[in-house]
Amino acid sequence: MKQNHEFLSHLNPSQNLAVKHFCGPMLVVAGAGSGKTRALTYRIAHLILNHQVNPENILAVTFTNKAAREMKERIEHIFANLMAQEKYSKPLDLLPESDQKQLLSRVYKTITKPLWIGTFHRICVRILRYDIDKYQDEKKRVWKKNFSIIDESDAQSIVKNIVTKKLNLDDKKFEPRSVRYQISNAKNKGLYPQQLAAENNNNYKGRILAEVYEEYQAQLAANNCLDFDDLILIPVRLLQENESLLSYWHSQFHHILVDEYQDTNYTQYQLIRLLSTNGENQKELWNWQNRSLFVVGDADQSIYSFRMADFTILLNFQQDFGDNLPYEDTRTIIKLEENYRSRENILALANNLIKNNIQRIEKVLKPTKTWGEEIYWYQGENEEDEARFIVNKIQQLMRENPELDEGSFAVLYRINTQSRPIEDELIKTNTLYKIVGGLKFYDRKEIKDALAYLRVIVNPDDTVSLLRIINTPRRGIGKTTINSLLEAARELNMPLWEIIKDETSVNTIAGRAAKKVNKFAQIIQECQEKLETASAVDIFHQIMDSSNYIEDLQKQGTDEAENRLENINELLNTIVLFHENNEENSLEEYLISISLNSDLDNLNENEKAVSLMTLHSAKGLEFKIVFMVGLEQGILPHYRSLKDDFTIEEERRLCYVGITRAQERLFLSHAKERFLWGSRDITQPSQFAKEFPEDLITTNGNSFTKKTRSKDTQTQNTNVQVQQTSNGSKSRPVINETISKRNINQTNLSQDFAVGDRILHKSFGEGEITHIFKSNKKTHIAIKFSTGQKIVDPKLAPIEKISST
DNA sequence: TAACGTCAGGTTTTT
DNA sequence: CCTGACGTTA
Repeated sequence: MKQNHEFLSHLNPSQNLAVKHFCGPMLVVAGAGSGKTRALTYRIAHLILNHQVNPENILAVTFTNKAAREMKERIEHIFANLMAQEKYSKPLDLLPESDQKQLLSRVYKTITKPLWIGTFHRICVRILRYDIDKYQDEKKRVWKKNFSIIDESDAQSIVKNIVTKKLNLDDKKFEPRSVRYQISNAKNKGLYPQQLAAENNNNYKGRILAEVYEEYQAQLAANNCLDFDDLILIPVRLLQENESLLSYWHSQFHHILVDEYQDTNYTQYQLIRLLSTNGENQKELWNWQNRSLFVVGDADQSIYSFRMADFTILLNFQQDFGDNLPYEDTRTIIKLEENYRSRENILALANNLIKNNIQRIEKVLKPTKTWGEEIYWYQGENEEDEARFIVNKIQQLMRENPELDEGSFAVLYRINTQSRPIEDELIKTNTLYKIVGGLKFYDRKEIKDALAYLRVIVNPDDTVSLLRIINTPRRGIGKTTINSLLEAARELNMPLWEIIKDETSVNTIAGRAAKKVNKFAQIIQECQEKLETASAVDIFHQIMDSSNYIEDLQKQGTDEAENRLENINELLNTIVLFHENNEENSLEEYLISISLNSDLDNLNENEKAVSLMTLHSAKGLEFKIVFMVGLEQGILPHYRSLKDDFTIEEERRLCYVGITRAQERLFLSHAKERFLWGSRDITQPSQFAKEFPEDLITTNGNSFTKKTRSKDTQTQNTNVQVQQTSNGSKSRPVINETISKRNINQTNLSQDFAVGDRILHKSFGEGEITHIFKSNKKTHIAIKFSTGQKIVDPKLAPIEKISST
């Protein structure tokens, strides 16, 4: 295509400066609604079109899949439009549909497909799919390319199991939830278990945390699984430890763009830094020739510090990468302050709120739209009254304004449980609505079961999933059978599947259930054989059928079973959809995709439905009319954030994010009393309400106009510390395996066999005895043949000893 | 061995 | 309010 600068004429001066930035570092401080996506997409187009940058050398990292998709689409349109002009001298949307499609698909092939656009997690998975086999962790653990990704609830149950079963600890003192959280935080900071202990001064609690972390990691490795944090952390370590890989990926990405830079955590920052600088620490030695690092963010919209996002990374960009000159002289910062989204009064409210934060880059949103209709503060009697007000108002506005439909409205809240009364009211009045997030489709039993089947097919080392389905539906593989299989697996230090898939071993160990175990192994293997050739849809059909999962539910005939079947069907729909939208439609890719996709990604803005979601989910979105509900002390700000200024500031940013979602109108509300967490309580209006200038707001209540004693609620320092005291637990871990192993090895058991003996098997050939199992009833031996490991019964197996050690 | 009932405990935000 | 853990029963 020809060079073209004309399309840049849609930009304001600051945007233009940002887009035309070519090499070196650049921070774009982009306020809400200031057109940062436009700056990003135009810049990418400009790099490709006018600087002849190869799309595959551009890396653009976003925070959500939705943002990534949006960027791709917008880039696609920029190019398709330019091509339409060049080829037909017409804008794209005036062309016949077939021509449009053809142009778009050409752009897809040549531009957007080779571009690296995605979330940190998505990009990292891609890197890991190439290189994870070159990684070895500090304990020499390795992962394979068919790894599976576990979700948060899986992670928590693993931790819980370690705390209560393996280490025999009191789960009151070591709440699995909190332990998991701390492990996650440690990983996000790039810490190893010992470093986590050190961070806790190596006290009892710290040592236990480290121990759980260590065991957790061992189990993930044993199952060939990764959690979300690993997806970032492992690439970082890989790049730190492997110079040639680092230089490979460094030279892959010439131009790196990061969206929502304020949301990056330490490991994500390290990843970006490594890729940009090739691991060179001295700033003077960085080579920016034909390279750039372009980050866009807004410290005022940093709302993920609970997930270790650290907006000081953004605040430090100037020292880190930039020219470190004061703002008047710097050539590495551009501010986008013009707001194209909201009415002037809405922006005034937002500005007045956020200026109360100390930690920020000074920035004022400047309106391009005029003053709008009043911002209304509704004081409800209780949460039902609040809900009624909202829904009535929605109905009324739709009646009065035919250009509005349900899709014009969003109801935003701090916590998911707040959706309930509003949902009830919407149902009562037959108003179309959708809830984003909160509902946990993938947490349902039947969905977890179905996915466990798929995971085992792809990654049979995933013992957690394997155990989940081995007897679901009931196929007569009981606890005793499973335990003896597990015991053997543990003894041989191999995944359970390795035992299960081997008929001989199963026949030896499982006794009467052997036939059933073999049958089970067979249905899994039949699917595995098709992995290369069949699509995810085909394999799903086959396994749901051959496992009798569907049939079992159908037989039950209850309403609940009926419901489960529906959900399975819905899952099938997601697979079909995936199949339609992706060229790469293997089962592996499907599993990765659902692990990394969220509810938010399915949000269709054009759908005619009121959107209900949390303030967190709303970031990056905009609506004509926004209701922010439950502005009460304890909800917004959340009671767990009342403890210090830092967290209060984050709550204030959350409130700011909510306000700045609104284009035309904003409604704020609170209820005088609310049923929450099992009891009905009197509430206080949010402290943030006192920061709203009165003249910007109209209200039905008195809570607002009365300037209540503003100090006393703020200075109360609730000393509710979540930390556990770290003393008193007497339990110490007993490592049973090593003890029993030692016993076995010392006792010279059964007949003449001993570990290390070489034997000859009638059908498997020569092998070496690696283990001897002895239970009170039976003795088994494990033999390593050239074809693999097998467990046999020495009394029955056709073996003879060749030599002993 | 499974299914059922009772009880207590824990409820922020999510890639 | 929901979930999960645990004990009882068939």
